[in-house]
Amino acid sequence: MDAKAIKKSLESGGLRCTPQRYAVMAFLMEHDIHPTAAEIFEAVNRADPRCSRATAYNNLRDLVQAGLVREVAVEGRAARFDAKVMRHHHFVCDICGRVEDMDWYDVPHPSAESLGKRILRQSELIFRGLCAKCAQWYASRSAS
Amino acid sequence: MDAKAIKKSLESGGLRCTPQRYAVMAFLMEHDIHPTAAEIFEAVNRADPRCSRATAYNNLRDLVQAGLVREVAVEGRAARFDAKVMRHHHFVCDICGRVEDMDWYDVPHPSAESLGKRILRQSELIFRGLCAKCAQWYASRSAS
DNA sequence: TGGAAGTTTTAGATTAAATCTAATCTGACA
DNA sequence: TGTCAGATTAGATTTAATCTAAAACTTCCA
Ligand SMILES: [Mn+2]
Ligand SMILES: [Mn+2]
Ligand SMILES: [Zn+2]
Ligand SMILES: [Zn+2]
Repeated sequence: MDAKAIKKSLESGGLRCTPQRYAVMAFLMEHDIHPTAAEIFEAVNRADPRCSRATAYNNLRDLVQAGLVREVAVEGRAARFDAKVMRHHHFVCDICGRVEDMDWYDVPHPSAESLGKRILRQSELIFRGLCAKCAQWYASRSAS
Repeated sequence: MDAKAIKKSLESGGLRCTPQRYAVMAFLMEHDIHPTAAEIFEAVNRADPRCSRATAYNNLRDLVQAGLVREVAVEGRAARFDAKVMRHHHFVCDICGRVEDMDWYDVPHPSAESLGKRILRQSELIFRGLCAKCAQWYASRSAS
């Protein structure tokens, strides 16, 4: 992963590049697993423990505000995060809860009538069903 | 709201119609505000306090499992609930966070290639932007 | 009726996620 | 070098959700 690129993206968001902030951003850019704040906190401290819980949460909040990271809307206790690299949709597994990236494609807008006076900024598509792993497991299970 | 209909829908989900369960389901069917569990708990106890916190949560869990209620996936601390009356999409306001219902329409599926071995059950569309109220407020504010 | 077996509710304790607090540290810049 | 806004920190606090074990209902058959 290109350290310069991460540094640049932080600065483009008006954020200083601190070791803790860098570690959080780098972890998110290197993984597409949509980790929770607790997972990020643990991961960035595993190698070298210099990031407190409060800082992990503060930095995630700042990164989301700066538009560099998004909070993925899925049900469940803990929020999940995602570096905004390319536009994409999400697939959530009914069984294991895993959140996977899906190729992005344009979604038809709601009708002007249904939209009313609302101002549309973004449409997000969430697919649900069985991930490849769970689909296989489920099929083999039903066969027995 | 038709008490018979509520009772029937509970029974269709294999759930006994208890006063507490009925109150939770009725509240959800009578409101499209996507309340949190805490709001539901408070509301059903306002008139006549007979439902404990644990029961409110238990019943919401049972109703979701029975497919009569869905948990709406939005960011934020507390889960929000929605009686499954008709298919619809959701609009989430960037400013006030309100979750509003939007007319349902069919969403194009992902390509077979992108779907891979996954099994698709449902596609959910979430719009984001400004609700009518906040759009108006925002416009008048910028004008000044 | 009576009473066993299953289901539901309950108050309060517990856990988990996120935020707050107030003290301390850091580093860019004058 | 000194300043100071911004960043970090440990630990306390708040909030949402779940757990526990006892009590209260239902059901259903003797
Ligand atoms: Mn993603
Ligand atoms: Mn709805
Ligand atoms: Zn899965
Ligand atoms: Zn609004």
